[in-house]
Amino acid sequence: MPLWRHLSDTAEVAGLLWDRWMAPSVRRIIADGRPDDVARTVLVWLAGSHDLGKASPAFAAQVRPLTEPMRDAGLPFSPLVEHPPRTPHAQQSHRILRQWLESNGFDRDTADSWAIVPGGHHGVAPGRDDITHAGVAAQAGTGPWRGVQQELTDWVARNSGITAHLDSLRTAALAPTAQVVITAVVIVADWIASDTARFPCFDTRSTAERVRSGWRDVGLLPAWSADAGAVETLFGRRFGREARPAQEEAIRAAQAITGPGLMIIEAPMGEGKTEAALAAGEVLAERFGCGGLIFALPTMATSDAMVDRFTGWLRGAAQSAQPFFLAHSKAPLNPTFAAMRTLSPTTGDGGVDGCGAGVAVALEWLTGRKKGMLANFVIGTIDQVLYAALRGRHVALRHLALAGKVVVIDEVHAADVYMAVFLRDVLRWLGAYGVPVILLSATLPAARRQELLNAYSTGARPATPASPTARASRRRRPRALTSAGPPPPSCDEATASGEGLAGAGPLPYPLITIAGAGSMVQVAPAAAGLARTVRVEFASDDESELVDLVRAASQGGGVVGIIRNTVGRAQRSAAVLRAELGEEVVTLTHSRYLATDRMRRDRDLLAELGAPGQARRMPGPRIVVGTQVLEQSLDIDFDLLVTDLAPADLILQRMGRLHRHRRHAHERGLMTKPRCVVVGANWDADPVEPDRGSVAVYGLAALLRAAVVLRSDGSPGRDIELPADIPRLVDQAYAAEVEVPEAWCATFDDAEQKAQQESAGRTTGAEMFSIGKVPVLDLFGWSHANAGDAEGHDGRAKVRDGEDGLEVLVVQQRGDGWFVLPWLSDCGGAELPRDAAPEPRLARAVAQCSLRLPRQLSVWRIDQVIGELERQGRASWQQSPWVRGELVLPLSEDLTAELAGFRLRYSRRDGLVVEEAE
DNA sequence: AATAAAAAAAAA
Ligand SMILES: [Fe+3]
Ligand SMILES: [Fe+3]
Repeated sequence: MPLWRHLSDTAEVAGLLWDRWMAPSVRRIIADGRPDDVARTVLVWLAGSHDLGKASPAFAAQVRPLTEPMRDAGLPFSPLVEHPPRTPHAQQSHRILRQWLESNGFDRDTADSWAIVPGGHHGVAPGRDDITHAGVAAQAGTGPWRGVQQELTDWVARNSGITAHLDSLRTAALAPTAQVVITAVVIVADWIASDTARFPCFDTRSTAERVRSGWRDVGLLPAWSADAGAVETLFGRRFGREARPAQEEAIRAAQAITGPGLMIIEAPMGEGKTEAALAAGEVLAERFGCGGLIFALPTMATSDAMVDRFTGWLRGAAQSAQPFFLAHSKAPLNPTFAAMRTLSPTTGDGGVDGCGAGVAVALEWLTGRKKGMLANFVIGTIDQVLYAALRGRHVALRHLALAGKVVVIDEVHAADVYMAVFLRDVLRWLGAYGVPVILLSATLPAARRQELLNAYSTGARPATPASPTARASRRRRPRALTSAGPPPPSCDEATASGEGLAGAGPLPYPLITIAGAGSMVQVAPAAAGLARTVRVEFASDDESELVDLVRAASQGGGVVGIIRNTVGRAQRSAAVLRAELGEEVVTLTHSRYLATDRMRRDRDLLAELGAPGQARRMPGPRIVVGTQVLEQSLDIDFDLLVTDLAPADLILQRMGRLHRHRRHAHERGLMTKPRCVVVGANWDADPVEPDRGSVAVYGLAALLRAAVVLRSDGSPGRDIELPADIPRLVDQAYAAEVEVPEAWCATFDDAEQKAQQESAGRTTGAEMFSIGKVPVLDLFGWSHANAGDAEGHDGRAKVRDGEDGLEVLVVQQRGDGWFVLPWLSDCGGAELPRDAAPEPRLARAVAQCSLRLPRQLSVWRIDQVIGELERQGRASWQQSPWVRGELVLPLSEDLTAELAGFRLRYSRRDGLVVEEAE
């Protein structure tokens, strides 16, 4: 394709992206204070300049036959430029544009702030030395080449209309935020224009015409235009019921805030955080011109579970079909999302446009991780948001994806120290972009909360709302705002200060904190959930005592929850309790089940032990034994909780399962008072000795801290008020200094030091890959650090650390045939082809049988395990996108297998059990 | 000798 044509295509497409696709909030970032028409011209100009570097002998020499006409036209190819190392043409573009700007009187730094856009159009920002390097100039060619470059650059500038604005560009460098976002839009324009099916090489149509038809064919839809209407009635209109206090306050805060800001909603499960975020997000989107919303959750399962609720809201929140993307690695397995692909906003019977509702559609062009995130509405794992802070190729695209939306992140408390680094840096950038962010969380330790606020406000600058009047709230707040003293000093960040609740002492819970540019406000909505007093006891780690306890407590019926810290402990307890109290009474759950079985278990538990109205409890005693899977996002209700000693916030999280729902007292049998028995430690020892496995999982320090805070005076029991006591206990457990008994000091100090080292190590590890603060001047070297893609295995950068687990797909082997496990509802028991890839329906059934192997297999003997499984693998499976690259574990007819010297046994009741083989 | 849960993948 002639270069001039590709450049003008890309420029025109960029213009269309501005006109017909981009959210006002993105235009505002690109404008960087300049008038809109200038900003659009800038974008078109830089898009048109992106491949200037292709007009160089180094690039042109790549396709030998094509060089002949150029030679004939007098363009020399010296041997030097015909041989590697070749300068990437993006860097050549940068050099050419820089030189052109300098010749127009720009100083070097200012010139670079513009030229770095073409320089980064392949997804990696150049390093400063890359452009200045003598080789770049050498490979630009001589004499006639320079003339061609000059002419082409002039031509692009003239066509775009930037020539008239050069004087104003010369005096103000482009802000780094605009550098990133413009680069991303240029990349999008380039990808669109590089599709030769839509933008053919040979074309008799005018540029305008071919671009118009190419654009239509790509089928992108405009950004969402939020129209929340009267905020007083918004919640009822969207969700068909009355708002709970936290929801009302969130909406009110969104309406009152003077500029884009960060809202942290801390509330227990059941206060309606999700709907609060959607409603508040809609208000924020309208006020600040955001063109979509992304809802990020900690797991793929919770993401999947969000889809229906989200699309239900979206139908009311938009008046036309809206691009939607499900962003996680198993999204293709989600049937709802798969069905959206068959809907087309424009065509025939699948056409959904014109029905006046915000139907979610999956657009053809918005597929794959990098492009999909650009859809107006996204549900995904938190990882997908954190990738915006991970250095790597095309990170600018992830910024563009977030820049045009309201960003909601759920269960923020669950992010560990490693993820926290990326979260901090994402917030810094989102603050700088003026992207409204809503974080949903259980109580955060004060320092954590402050770190999040500081990160956002470091980037934030005073901003103006899109709508002329920020309608101030006239209604009375439920609790007067009190002015706080100066917030705690923090390392190197700017500090968000303002009106906080409670200068000293613990904060209320639920709590909403809103920080804008330089100001901070806190509100304490009334809790909708039940307040209750939990009796906390500490008991020995003895299975027979456990049996007695459970038997006595449950003899009048009711539900006992037992949360263990390791799978082994959970499996053992379940076995003992089954033997003593009866098979059907006991349910076991943990993560070592097939994905499909695990989903089924969660669903069954919810149907039996969930909120009244959605669930039906059976009479008689019920015992649920599980690991940490019982701790998170499963809205079930226990009458008595037995838990292993765990970090204090997690214990409190677990305690939240006690007497959570309103129900008749008689359903709880004898367990009419919420009671929590903490086991998993030798309480008589001094210092307390937690179970070995628990120490391995959480570290000794966190467990000792929890023991101190929960058992303050060493007494055998105490009361905890839920939720009122939670902030105080969490703050205590995570305070810099904790007071421990004299006899503990040596052990405790030791453990603390180890924990700090570990945490520092993980933080340092994350910092290596994280993009850091918003630079003041330019993006040189910005996305570097690790070449290659951000995501992925193999020593590459990641947003989660820790050991890599090993996941396998389980099938059943009979004779030498492979079969889908018999109990699957779809294709159960079907034979899998030996010499061909399984057809999609079969492959999908197999893909649902994924199983994470325990560490004995996935860490200690990983090479042996992979080796043995690969040997049994079937090569033909590589042709199916559903199962390609996956390891397959065939179980015998009785669901057992030998693997790497271990004996594996699977049952739907117990999950995977691994024993040393004799 | 032995320890949770969780995520993860193509550009022009
Ligand atoms: Fe290029
Ligand atoms: Fe290009």
